[in-house]
Amino acid sequence: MKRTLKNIDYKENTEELAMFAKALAHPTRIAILKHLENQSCCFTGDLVEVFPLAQSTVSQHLKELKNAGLIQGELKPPKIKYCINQENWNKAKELFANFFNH
Amino acid sequence: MKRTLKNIDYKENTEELAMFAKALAHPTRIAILKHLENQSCCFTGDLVEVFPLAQSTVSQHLKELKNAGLIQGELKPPKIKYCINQENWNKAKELFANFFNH
DNA sequence: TAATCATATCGCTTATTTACGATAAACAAT
DNA sequence: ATTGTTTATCGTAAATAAGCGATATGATTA
Repeated sequence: MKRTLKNIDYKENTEELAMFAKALAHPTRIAILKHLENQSCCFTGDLVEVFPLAQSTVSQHLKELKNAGLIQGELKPPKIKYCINQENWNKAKELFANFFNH
Repeated sequence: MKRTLKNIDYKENTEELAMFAKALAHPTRIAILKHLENQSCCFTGDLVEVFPLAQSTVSQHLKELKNAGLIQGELKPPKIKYCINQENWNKAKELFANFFNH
């Protein structure tokens, strides 16, 4: 990427939709979110057992989902309970729905 | 990525949803698709004028959208007319809708 | 205060993505 | 056959993503 400075003027919501899509652009992250949809909440450790991935890798995926706003962590020492961030989840849901429905 | 061989068994549709999300994970590609939603169809050249990007870059984005199945190209020599692939579009739409609606 | 537990972060490697300019390819018209 | 038009592909550089093991952090309990 040579042209980091040249910003493009995207239409309303385009960047945000792309940002959410990027967060969903890996099967492990989709699977994590599906898991959270079922269980409503879970700990990092639970996910490490579900996926054949290193703990650090799972933690990294969680970080990205958190950065995108799709999940949130609540301190339950010594664990951290992750849940879906319902507000942003609904926002993403609507953005995708609007996008696909013209 | 060291562990290219160790395949993870994702649940139904997870990989496909991630694949579609990946195709949508760049604002330019979202914008291209929005454009196609409005115009129903357009040529590569039209898009090159819309975005401050090199022709080769736009072509590359189109290729990714085509590989994901979201668009299709029809030969209209010497141009190529791109349209949304309605079948796969609906598939993606449904996958996202199901995903967000638990 | 020290030890423990769960999770995050760091440092590193490899793969992929994004961008470009230059070139190739396909086809139409001259 | 040559030229012009349009789009794809190639080669390359820089940035980002994805994985790991090792280490740090934060809170609790001994």
